Amino acid sequence: MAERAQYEELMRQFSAFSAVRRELGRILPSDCPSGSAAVLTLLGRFGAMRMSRLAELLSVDMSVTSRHVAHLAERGWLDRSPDPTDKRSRIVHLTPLGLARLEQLSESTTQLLAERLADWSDREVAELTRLMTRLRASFDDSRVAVPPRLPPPVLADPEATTRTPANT
Amino acid sequence: MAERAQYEELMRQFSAFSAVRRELGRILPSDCPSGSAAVLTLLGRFGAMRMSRLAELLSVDMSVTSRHVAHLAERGWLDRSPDPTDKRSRIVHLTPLGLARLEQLSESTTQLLAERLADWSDREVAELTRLMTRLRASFDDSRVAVPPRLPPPVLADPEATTRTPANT
DNA sequence: TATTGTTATACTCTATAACTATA
DNA sequence: TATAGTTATAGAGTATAACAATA
Repeated sequence: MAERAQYEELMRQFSAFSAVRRELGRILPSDCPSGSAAVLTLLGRFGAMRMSRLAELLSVDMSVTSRHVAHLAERGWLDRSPDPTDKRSRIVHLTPLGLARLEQLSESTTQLLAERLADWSDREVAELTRLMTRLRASFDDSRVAVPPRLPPPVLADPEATTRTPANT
Repeated sequence: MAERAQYEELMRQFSAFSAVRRELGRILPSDCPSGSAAVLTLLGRFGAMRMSRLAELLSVDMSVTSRHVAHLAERGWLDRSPDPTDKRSRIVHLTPLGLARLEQLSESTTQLLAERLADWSDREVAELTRLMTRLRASFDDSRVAVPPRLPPPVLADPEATTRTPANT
């Protein structure tokens, strides 16, 4: 358990981090802003999935996901095929074109990171990655009200969503 | 120097971090969104300063800073007094009301962080803070000094700002 | 009646550019 | 001519709510 001053300092760094995000976002092509890039990345890593699952992984409302996906679909980078098991659902998957786009993005962002972190040790990069992963998990867990010890496999519940509640 | 896969993983965590930011932003009162909170925090930490200095610390364009500051001034949380040494400039400083507001914000965000990071060790919190500070520095440095390849020596001047260039 | 996904609307943050008042 | 700050405009991301189709 840390002291208040430590949390305040951490908050300041959280706030300052947005400058880093903006800098990384500047190298993105105008037809593929950060929201779109995030979708491509998740599909590349986890493969085809339902809209609801995608929204969950993005931690945004499904309405937001829907917009991002529509944007990418218009450009031919992904397809939305009907889910045979549930006609309300759609399965989102990358097209070959989308995969190529993802490769390009990954290439350029990786290169920028490598430049900026040129004097970071391998271990430091790994440690920052680990701590940010843990940070995300800490926020996700408490959002679902899980006991503060046993970190259940994050995002394990396939039914959990972040969508807008239906009007009752 | 890390490998490409490590940078890709780090990028994913950068992307996921926005969910943490949004969660922290949700507890902010509607009359004091994150941009305003950042200004209050900087003034609380570094004291009164010029608009240009504030923009630099925020790493945003001065036009953005101007809007945030105007928002806060309307609510009586800060004042903009003329700079005696340069009549074009204005010195921004917290009012007692603004200081009180800052205390409230700090209190609530600190508490939320303490809850979410309840099972983090003191050392881990410090380490994450350190690495994020270093991250910001790595990006700031390369923006000013380090010539990665052959970028023109723009912004090398210590007075450099992030403002929109004047129309020539 | 509840859920999946889409769309309309609104709000915040940001950058660019034009403008003013000083330097 | 250049700089400090303001304002207008536009673009991106997000949430809420209302809606259609299906479960």
